[in-house]
Amino acid sequence: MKYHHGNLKEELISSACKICEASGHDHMSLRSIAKEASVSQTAPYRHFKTKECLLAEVSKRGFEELTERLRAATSEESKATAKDRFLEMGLAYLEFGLEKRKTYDLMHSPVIDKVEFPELLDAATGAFEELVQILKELFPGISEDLLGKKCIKFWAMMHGLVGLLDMKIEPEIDTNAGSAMSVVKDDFRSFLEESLEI
Amino acid sequence: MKYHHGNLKEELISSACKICEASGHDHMSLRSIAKEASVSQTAPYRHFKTKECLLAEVSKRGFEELTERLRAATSEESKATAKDRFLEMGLAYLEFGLEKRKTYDLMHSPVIDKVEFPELLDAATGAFEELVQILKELFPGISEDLLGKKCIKFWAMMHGLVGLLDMKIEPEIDTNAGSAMSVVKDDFRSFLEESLEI
DNA sequence: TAGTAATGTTAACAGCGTAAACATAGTATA
DNA sequence: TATACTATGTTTACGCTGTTAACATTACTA
Repeated sequence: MKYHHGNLKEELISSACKICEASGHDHMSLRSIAKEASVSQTAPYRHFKTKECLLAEVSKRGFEELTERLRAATSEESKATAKDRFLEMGLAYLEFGLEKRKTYDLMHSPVIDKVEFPELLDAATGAFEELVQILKELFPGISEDLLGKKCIKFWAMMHGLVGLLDMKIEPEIDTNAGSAMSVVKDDFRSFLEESLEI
Repeated sequence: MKYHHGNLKEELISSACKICEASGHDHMSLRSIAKEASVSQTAPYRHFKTKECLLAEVSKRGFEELTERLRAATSEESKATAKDRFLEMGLAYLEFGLEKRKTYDLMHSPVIDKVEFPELLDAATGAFEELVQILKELFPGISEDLLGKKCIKFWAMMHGLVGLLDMKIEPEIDTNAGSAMSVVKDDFRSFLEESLEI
């Protein structure tokens, strides 16, 4: 039984990521994480000034994974057209949001003030930058104004969709194909395509 | 000093609404609310089975206010065109989201499982229904399929915008008019108008 | 008027984030 | 190599939290 753990900080973070995604960040306690690492309940304080700092790290990793996924989706190696890669990116964003829903919630939760965590802000901006790049490619010579607008429209659309897609609020509409939400899910590609034209 | 308060439930709710909007729902404790009502710390349990039930009530009132605002914005008394009233509704949604940001967060927070609170679900669906109505008016004879899609696109756009508008994530783009986000704010009307055409 | 339901209080519990004081291990310097 | 210093761990303790159980008071109803 060695006194020093050796890799505690990293283990705490990855435990936190796991618990956060499994139960949501508000069901995550420092003490339970410490226990999982077989360490005293105050040991985390040698590596994180507050619980919020650990959560910020979890959030940062979320944005990093999102960035990676977006980058992979728009990778030029696929030799698809810019538009196709853009659509892939939309799909990747949505998939991340639905697959890692609880982490996604933390990433956009007001419990962490991004201004206080510059590295987190950078990670978040990095994800956004992936969108900027593909749109620049898709609309060569586009004005910065219009580019900015397109970015925000697309981002808002994706972010809004993730928020709605597993919510229970739905318009009371009968469609042949089921609920309005499932229509969007099934028809996601054309949905995205149309959003491009704004 | 009377033993029975007389109107405790109502006072607890309105206190909770105030605290929630002032400090965010995760900085709201049952004990502080009870103290504000000059009542013992367990008194709330005669009216709410758990804290979550009180929060659900706060959330429900949020949706009710949102519904009212949307209804007022699309009121036919204004004699404006359906399109103008639709645009007013978009503005009203955005205003609510930015003005009552912390309440808006609670309304969309996963801490309250809407499935467990049917009345909350109804309130939320009610707000959505306002959108359905104006879109039906705006696109008479529209198919239910398309209507559903338009609803979701608009809702996602608005919900996404609220989420982004006071976030610090922004594309690193220089525009004459400032950040991309402020461009959208200033140009909100045309932004909304374009979203209609999807 | 008696009995019961509704609504309040008090006391107690375990879990939480966090700070202070102390212990141990690794590292740099004399 | 001996010594100081720093990093990283533990123990203990504090006040706050949501919640339950047992009890007190008031209001309502037969």
